[in-house]
Amino acid sequence: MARKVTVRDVAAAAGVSTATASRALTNSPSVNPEMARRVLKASSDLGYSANVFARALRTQRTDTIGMVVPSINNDYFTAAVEAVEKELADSGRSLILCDARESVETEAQRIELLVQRMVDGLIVVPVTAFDSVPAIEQAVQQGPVVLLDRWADAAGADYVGGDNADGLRQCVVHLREQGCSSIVYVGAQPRTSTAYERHKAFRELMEPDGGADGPGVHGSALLGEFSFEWGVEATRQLLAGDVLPHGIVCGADIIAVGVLSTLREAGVVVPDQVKVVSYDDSFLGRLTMPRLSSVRQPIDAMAAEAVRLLDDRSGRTDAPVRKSIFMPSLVVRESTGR
Amino acid sequence: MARKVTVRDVAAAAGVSTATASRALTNSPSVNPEMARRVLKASSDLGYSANVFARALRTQRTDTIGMVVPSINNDYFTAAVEAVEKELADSGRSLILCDARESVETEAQRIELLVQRMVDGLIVVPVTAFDSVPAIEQAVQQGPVVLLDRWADAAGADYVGGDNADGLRQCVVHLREQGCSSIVYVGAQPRTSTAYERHKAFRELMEPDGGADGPGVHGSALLGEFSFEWGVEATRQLLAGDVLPHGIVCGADIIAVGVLSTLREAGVVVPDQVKVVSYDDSFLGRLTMPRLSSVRQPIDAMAAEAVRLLDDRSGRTDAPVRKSIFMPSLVVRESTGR
DNA sequence: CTGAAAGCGCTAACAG
DNA sequence: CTGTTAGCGCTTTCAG
Repeated sequence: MARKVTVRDVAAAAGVSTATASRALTNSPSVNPEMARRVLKASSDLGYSANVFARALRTQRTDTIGMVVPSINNDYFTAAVEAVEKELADSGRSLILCDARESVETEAQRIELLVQRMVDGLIVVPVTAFDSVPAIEQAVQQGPVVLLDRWADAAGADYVGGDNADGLRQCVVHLREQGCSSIVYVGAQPRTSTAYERHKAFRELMEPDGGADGPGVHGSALLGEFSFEWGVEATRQLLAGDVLPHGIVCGADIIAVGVLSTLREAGVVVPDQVKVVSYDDSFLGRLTMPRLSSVRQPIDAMAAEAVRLLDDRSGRTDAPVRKSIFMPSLVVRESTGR
Repeated sequence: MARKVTVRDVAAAAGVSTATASRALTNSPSVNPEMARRVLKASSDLGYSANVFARALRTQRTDTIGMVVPSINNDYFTAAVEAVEKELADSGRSLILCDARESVETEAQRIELLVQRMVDGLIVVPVTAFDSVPAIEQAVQQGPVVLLDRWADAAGADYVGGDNADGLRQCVVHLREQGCSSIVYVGAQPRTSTAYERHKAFRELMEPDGGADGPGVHGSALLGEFSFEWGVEATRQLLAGDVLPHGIVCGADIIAVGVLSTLREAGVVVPDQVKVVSYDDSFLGRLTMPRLSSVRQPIDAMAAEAVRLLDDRSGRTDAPVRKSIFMPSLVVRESTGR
């Protein structure tokens, strides 16, 4: 898959040197407008387009950024991808997308691959908060890296994320306003920063004095995976108990879908008997019956910010490390009463 | 994001010429085993990895293939992506993935982008059967192209897809076996080959003698989009009619989810009153209540075949154009009773 | 089997 | 403002 026309051809057709042709083609400031016009004409006549590899080899830039997400089968991540892609397209750049398949090993390989391809920067949604660190830190040595949505303790990487504590607070406040006096959290093991922060926020909200940590004092939490199956399993555990809680806060929509489906199977009516609220505001949550109340993060703005941080850092390598936190908002739908 | 170590460094460290180093690194047949060993050692000591761009510039190959899908927010397509990606990883190659955002214009841009990046081949799931053709034909000029799942009338492109007529036949046969004597098809306008073929198959199945085409003879069909909203809308139209059909065949799971949700809202019990079957066997269909009976295509095998066709063609440019059709199978779940 | 040297296509010095 | 020239890092003739 190759392009035949080269700068030399364009230069010849325009009757100038390759240097002038190149300058005209890259909108270099100092070039006679008339020459420039001729070159551009020749270029489009011949259907010229610069060889990406020759240019990259020379300039050490690729006008491409790389992105690695934990799973491409996840609404929330693909929304982030689309937002980043749009942002880049607006500045004439493109994206190489990689899927880590929820595996730290694959993630490391993909990061390595993108670094080899000399992407101008890397946006990573890390698979885990800890095991993903080595690969990320290695990438940081080579160029700017921004962590998106999930944080990892990798030195030198900027971060753009949502305020999980606030999002969870909104869930709990909303449920209480709806009259829920007992609330259970169904989330994921704290292997990602988001799972950790949401769970922590829930615990803290359940012990308002911030004091005693004795059993029964804080609201109970069930921790598993970010998956439909875990939502099902956790709900079965709740159903097996003496009484159901008035409200359930889920760590992600995919879990909530499992919860809703299992509650319905058991004949429990949502939101009348139990109210369910969740996190992500994904496509999925709008397909359920009842539709899910869910915390929405401003993913487009977050994506734009991630690209901006990348650009800042490729300017000055020594820029201080930054965290940029966005406030989420709860979108209320039928699953919490209306 | 650059690598510092070059072949020259490796050659120096191993005490050989760059030519020998290069040969050893690329497993060239004619190179003294002892030299080779020294080079490989030096290479790993220095943490060498070849500059992708210099190599591509020289060899005109990138060990990368490009893939363009209509939407990254679609289970079925992301399953195809994962399958292709796995297949490539097995042969040490990688994938650049692009999202056409359901737009023919974006699709054309992305195809152009990938061609410029000199991918060794292109796998495209076209946005439409007709408007996508020019961009694809242009790509065919530059290198091997395989259409996956959806066909488009682009000269020179190979095709790997499922047998939609057979899949639809399985749906209809199954519904009839379940006692449905009236069946409606809810699908998409024939802008993609899959929508076209499924609708056509349905029509032909409803007129068993293949003869008269008068109104009322063939089963009725509602055509809209591949979307949740269209499933909702079509179902409202059905509910507004005198009687509901015994069975509904949907053109895709996403439509079926809209259908199921609207039927439930109206108090119609699936599968007791109406049976619903669909196409794609996506993740989505396993989350509904009742779970969807759906036609499953062997996407992994199809992906592997797509890569194989690509490789065949990059061997001999004049290879005859091929279509490779895979048989689907219906996965029966609760939405058609059991 | 190995080395010297050419050059993939491009842009950036450096002269003019 | 324009042209000449060097070279990014790699592979591959072409000689030896």
